Amino acid sequence: MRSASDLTARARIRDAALIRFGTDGIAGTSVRAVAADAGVSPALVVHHFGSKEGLRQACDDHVLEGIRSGGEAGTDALGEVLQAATPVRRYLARALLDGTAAASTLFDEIVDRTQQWLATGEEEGWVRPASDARARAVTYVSWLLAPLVLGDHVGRLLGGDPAETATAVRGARAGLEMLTSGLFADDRWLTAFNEVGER
Amino acid sequence: MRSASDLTARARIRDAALIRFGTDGIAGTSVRAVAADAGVSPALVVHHFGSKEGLRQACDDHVLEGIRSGGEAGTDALGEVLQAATPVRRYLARALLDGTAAASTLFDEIVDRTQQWLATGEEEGWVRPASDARARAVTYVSWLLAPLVLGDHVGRLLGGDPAETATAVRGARAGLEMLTSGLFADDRWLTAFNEVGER
DNA sequence: ACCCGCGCTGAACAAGTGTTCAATACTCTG
DNA sequence: CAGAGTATTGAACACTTGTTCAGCGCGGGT
Repeated sequence: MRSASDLTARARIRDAALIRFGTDGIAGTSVRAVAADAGVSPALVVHHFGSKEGLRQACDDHVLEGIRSGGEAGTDALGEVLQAATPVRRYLARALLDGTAAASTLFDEIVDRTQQWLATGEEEGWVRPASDARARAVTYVSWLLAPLVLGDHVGRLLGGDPAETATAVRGARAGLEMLTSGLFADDRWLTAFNEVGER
Repeated sequence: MRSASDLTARARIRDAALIRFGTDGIAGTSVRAVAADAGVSPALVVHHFGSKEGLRQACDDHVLEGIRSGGEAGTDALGEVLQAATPVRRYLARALLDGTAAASTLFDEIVDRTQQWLATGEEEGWVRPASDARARAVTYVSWLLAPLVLGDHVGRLLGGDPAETATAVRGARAGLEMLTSGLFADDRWLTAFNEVGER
């Protein structure tokens, strides 16, 4: 068998599904549509993946495998996610919102890795201490994931081509600036928040 | 006519649709489902809204109107969004991802208001200067919108009840800390980024 | 009293959905 | 070359989808 070579119809179907799922959502995508995109009959996709749900699982596995393949523990796990190809990004955003089990797992993993990464940075002195390390890791991850999920809007406002590297760089730099220098010059908002939060 | 009173079947349908659209996505929601939730016949929803698309538009309008009703220009426009009821939040997240025209408009408005707000803050000295004010506003908005879109995952990792105020507060405080004190203690990442970005 | 208009419904329609199945084309093993 | 096994298909099935339409009950205006 040649299942390893990966230019088979099975792979074509999976890739087509990934794009359509990411663009139109899972519920909004018909098996016939991905079959047409892959240039095969609808019957073949269910022959290979058992069902539409099986196809979605295969997409999940493919994306997760691709992300997990690079990146050892301790590194910034988000770089790989953000550098993933655009169809994958779109699919991931959908999966995250739809609450796919695989997406949840991925999110948890990224948070764990990031928290670890921030902890070592804290020890080595290049990350500031946090009052709530867990909450900070979660928030940080959701921040870096935000342009991924809201990519269309960010791209639209920052430049012509959405999901273009140049515009993504603009946003990334702005974010890094906020994360290094801070956004607010004094802690008026922080203290105000803490005062309100006491209940 | 009593269309103003707003406990009519029309309003019930709209509210049911808002919840289902937010939970299952627009494509994943059938007219029959929202009709059943509202306790009416499927024919009535199309009688009131013309079509499923019309129903979605009505949801858009309702959400936007609710958000826009409070909040003058110059204030932090995001507070209202984040304090919106959970069904509305879920719906907004979906609409943002689906690229609804209304959602795009809302996003643009929020960015504009925020940029203005940050500019006055910069003049008054409580916001640090930015190298790219537009990019900063866009990134800032997408950051504050992130917990909204990824609410389920954030909630799951930060506490028992997702979308519970207590857990949301935890995340918000962590975010505020990063925005005031910064996350990174030196600019190693920023300079590294700038070096790479020169091409 | 009439009946017009409005909210509302049940039944139906055509189109599209995921999935099944028998049958064909293909490819490698013996 | 024969044959087993896989890839692939067209047609069909049962079902759900959004939408249409004739008709019901009922309140208020003339």
